[in-house]
Amino acid sequence: MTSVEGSKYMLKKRITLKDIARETGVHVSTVSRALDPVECKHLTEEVANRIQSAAKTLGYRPNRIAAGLRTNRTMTVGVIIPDITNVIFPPILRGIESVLEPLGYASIIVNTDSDPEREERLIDVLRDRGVDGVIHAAVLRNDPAIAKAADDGLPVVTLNRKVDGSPIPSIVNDDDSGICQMLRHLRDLGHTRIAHISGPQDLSTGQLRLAAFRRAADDMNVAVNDELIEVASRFDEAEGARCLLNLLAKGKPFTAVLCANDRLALGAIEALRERSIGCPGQISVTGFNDMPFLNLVQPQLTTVRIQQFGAGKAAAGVLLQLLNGDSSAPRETILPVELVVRNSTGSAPEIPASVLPKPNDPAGAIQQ
Amino acid sequence: MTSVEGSKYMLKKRITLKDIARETGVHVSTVSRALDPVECKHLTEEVANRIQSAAKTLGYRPNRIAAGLRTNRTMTVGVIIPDITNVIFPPILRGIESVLEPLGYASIIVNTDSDPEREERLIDVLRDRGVDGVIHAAVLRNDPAIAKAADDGLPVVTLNRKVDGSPIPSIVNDDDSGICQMLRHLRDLGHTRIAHISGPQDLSTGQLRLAAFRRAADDMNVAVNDELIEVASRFDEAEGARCLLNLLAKGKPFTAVLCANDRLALGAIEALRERSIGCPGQISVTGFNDMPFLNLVQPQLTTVRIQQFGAGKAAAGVLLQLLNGDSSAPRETILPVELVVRNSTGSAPEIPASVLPKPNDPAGAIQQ
DNA sequence: GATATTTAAGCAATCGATTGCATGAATTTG
DNA sequence: CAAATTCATGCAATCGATTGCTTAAATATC
Repeated sequence: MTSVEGSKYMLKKRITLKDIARETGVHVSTVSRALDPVECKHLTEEVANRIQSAAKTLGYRPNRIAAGLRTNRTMTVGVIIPDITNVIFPPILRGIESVLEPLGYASIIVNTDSDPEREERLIDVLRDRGVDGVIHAAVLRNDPAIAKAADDGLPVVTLNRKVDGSPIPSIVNDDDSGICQMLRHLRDLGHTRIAHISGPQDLSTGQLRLAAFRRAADDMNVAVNDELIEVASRFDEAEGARCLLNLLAKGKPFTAVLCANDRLALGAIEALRERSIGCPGQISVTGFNDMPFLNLVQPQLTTVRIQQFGAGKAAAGVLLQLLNGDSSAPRETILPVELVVRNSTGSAPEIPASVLPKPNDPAGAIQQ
Repeated sequence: MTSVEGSKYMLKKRITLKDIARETGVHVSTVSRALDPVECKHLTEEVANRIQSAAKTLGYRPNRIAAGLRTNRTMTVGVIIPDITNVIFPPILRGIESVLEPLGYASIIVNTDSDPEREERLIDVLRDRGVDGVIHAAVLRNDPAIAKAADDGLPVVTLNRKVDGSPIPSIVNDDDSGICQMLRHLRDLGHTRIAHISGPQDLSTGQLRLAAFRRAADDMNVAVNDELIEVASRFDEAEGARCLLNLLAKGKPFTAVLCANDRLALGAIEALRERSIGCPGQISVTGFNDMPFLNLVQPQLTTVRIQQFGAGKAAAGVLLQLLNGDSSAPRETILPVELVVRNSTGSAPEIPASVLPKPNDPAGAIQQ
């Protein structure tokens, strides 16, 4: 026994094609063919069987690194997301996996933290590793790095956002329809003064949903008052609360707040609770996304359910088409969304809460 | 222009060492050395600089696949988890990434869904891809597949559980101390009749925390009544609710329920709310893990905060030691936990709720 | 100043699988 | 039955980087 064999982490020798060739007395190329489901049809059945059973008994496992070097296909895709700890991404990843894993693909997931420099570096990391394609679920409205990679010929699919003026296929949820359905729901409950807490405008969903809100309100003849639109600087609870307090401070009456996502809505509800303003009694609040655990918080949030798993599946499907050189891959896939009515929305009250006297302002706000 | 060049997804030709060699008039091996921070010291400074700048201007990016084939190191690690959509895993992954990514490692994450067959297959997938090591955060108490892989010489670190009688290094949170601190907290509030909703006994955390509960109760002279222990068959809200109702149905008095994780606790609280039993007024409830968004549900859950990011970091650190052949890697790392007191726990009431008349049982339960 | 030593750079094998082409045997065809 | 065709298999180059060994030049030593 040599000292090397005694090393603690000495991997057991892997079986290679060469080993099988030696064992069966044929050439490695014949072994390679015998183990390829297509090529093996060109071999004598007896030889193919002999090789296959030898491979099995020896415990052969193909070395994908070696195959990848030769074929220039690694059977690996890169998945770029802002942050895996954001609850909307894990289901997307499972959706991607559900399509690609059965076909022998693995994915390398990287988190950009929405930092363009980091993203650029990570794209290089993925390319160094020879990924066959990339699914890009970042959120910034423009990112030159991925467009450049696509330009270089790397197959790319974007998820939840489009890159303007680029031929990169995209998968998006129908935000437009979701906002529209939600606004209709509120109007049907009698609300006419509807505020909006929008997401950051440098994020595609932030911008898209604000634009959708304006458009939907216009279509439905709901008056949009710019004073009733607050723009959050992050998609989180603290910003939701801050924006809601800003809305109240303006003294403009409103009976409902349509928020650009669930976390903003949860923050808004929290702020209402602290001010002892009833939800949905005095002000209705709505979210967007239908994130997990929403059923646990009171009041349960009325929201728009978007497809996460489904979006991942769709993105993987389109990427596969690109990988197979199928030029009929759709440029844009729009997934339907679903209104989920729970109990954070109710009929509009006669008198908007925002004009009632506030606890710390006995004179009350002046209604314009 | 040939037809091949016209193909839609023709990758731009990659720059290789050979290209740089041709450009600079040296041999590829010299180029290879010039670009290796250690080896380049053996070269004339002038030559090294010339090659390095040529590499930069040509936009050279090393092909890790080729390097991996030759060196048998892919700079890739496998991470095996039950399910990425379980909120405790994403922070662990970020913790792993925080250590490995700066060193040039990438990770391939696979979800087992706690299915041993799937796990076995996925371990093979990782090995086929030549991962340098594996971090195994599965939850089943015994899994032969990973032990076998470790036996074959693959560097493995387990996270959140130990494999009995195996030399595989493990990272665990101090469940024992967490349960103990929690029990002390309840006792300090005056609780003496404390129920336990345990997790599934085929999962390591389920078993560990139940054992810890018995031991802690023993140490603290809190009487443990087996009738006040319910074993959930899954770690979810529905099971938490079911177990709590079972406890109530037994008619044994108790004023607090220590649950083996947050989701069981949330389910228990939900069940109490439906029965109009006050929490913490009549029954205190505690969780374990401190998952995200707990601050949004009322009452806010008293729980034990475990390190997730930290556990990932620690696991990656130990794996690195293994990869570098450092034999001083700790066999076991136990991370400290922290009691987080919120408002689902309060002083023990005089009369346990479980012996008060139930709404649907006016006669009341008989106290034994 | 001749030999020994250090140093820089080139040579070529190697990792394991794939694949176009060559070869020789078996089969078909005229 | 000879020529043509088909077919199964072998041969060898290839993918791109790494690395032990060799060579040749430069420097040091006696």
